[in-house]
Amino acid sequence: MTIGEVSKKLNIPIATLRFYDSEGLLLNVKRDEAGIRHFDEANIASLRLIECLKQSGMQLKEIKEFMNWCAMGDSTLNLRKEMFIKQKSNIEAKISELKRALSLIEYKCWYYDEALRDGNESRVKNMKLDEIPEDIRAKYCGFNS
Amino acid sequence: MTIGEVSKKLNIPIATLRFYDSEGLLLNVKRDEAGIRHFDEANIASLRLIECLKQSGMQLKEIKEFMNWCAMGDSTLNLRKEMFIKQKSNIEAKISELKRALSLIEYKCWYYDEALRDGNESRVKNMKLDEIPEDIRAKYCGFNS
DNA sequence: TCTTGACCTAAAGTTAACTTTAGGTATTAA
DNA sequence: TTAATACCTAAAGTTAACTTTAGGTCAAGA
Repeated sequence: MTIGEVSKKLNIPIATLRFYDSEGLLLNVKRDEAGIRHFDEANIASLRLIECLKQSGMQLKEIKEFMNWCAMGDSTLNLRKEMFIKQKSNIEAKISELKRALSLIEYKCWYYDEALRDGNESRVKNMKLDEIPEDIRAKYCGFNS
Repeated sequence: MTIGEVSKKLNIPIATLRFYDSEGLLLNVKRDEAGIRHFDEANIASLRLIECLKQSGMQLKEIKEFMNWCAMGDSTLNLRKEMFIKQKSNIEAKISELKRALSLIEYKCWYYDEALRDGNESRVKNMKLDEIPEDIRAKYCGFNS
């Protein structure tokens, strides 16, 4: 596949693909006589993995280090495994942080619902904890502690 | 509370607190005669909210816009409610993307576990889909599609 | 033939969200 | 009295991850 085809398929800008290649995030991208890149299935799989690792908060330089380990062969299997184990717990932590954030947002949704019903904030703003419906209070307290 | 106390309590660098204040993310931070900031409970609540919104992917300029709405009173209640509703779905989307990423990472953990057991990648690398245990295959395919 | 489109490189520019620096005031501890 | 602390401002610097620019090659269609 050419760079334009990959760009369309994975929805990644061409400039970004070149940038990743130049940064060493892609192993073994073949070139023809004219110097034009031809991506194979392994390159596509790498790109999907890169997207996923990036999305889970990993930096490009760490991803590059991982790619270097891949190029070094079996002696780095353990390093690579450890990396994924660590990344797994990073993602799990991120998910639970987001769930906590979601609680507060849901409380805020309820808050503005009430305020809009009243036309102003005063009642809901001055509400005591025990006046707040139990399910909403749980969200709010879960966040504040 | 002084800026140093807030910094310790919320674990946010002093310079960052000053930066947020100067950017207009904090409403009504009081100053004494000497020009020293004194944060009240409402400021602390704003900071907690800022952390949460940031963490869920919102930019500082959007957060600032929200703070401006707050300062404008009841006429912006609806805008604020809509913002939280949108942010709620942003977080939900983020969580499901992370779950998808987690699937691939878990597949990779399994992959390197197998490879390490063998001492090399060849067997697991050449495995056909139907040779992969069903639970692992589900993770892998869920990602690739 | 000419121009349009897909590819290439090297290098400079951009953006967000801080972070650091340089220089200053005011209070407290020895 | 001096020296350490905690605060202040304005402005410059940093970092990651792109993105844009400028200039060039090559093949196909009108």
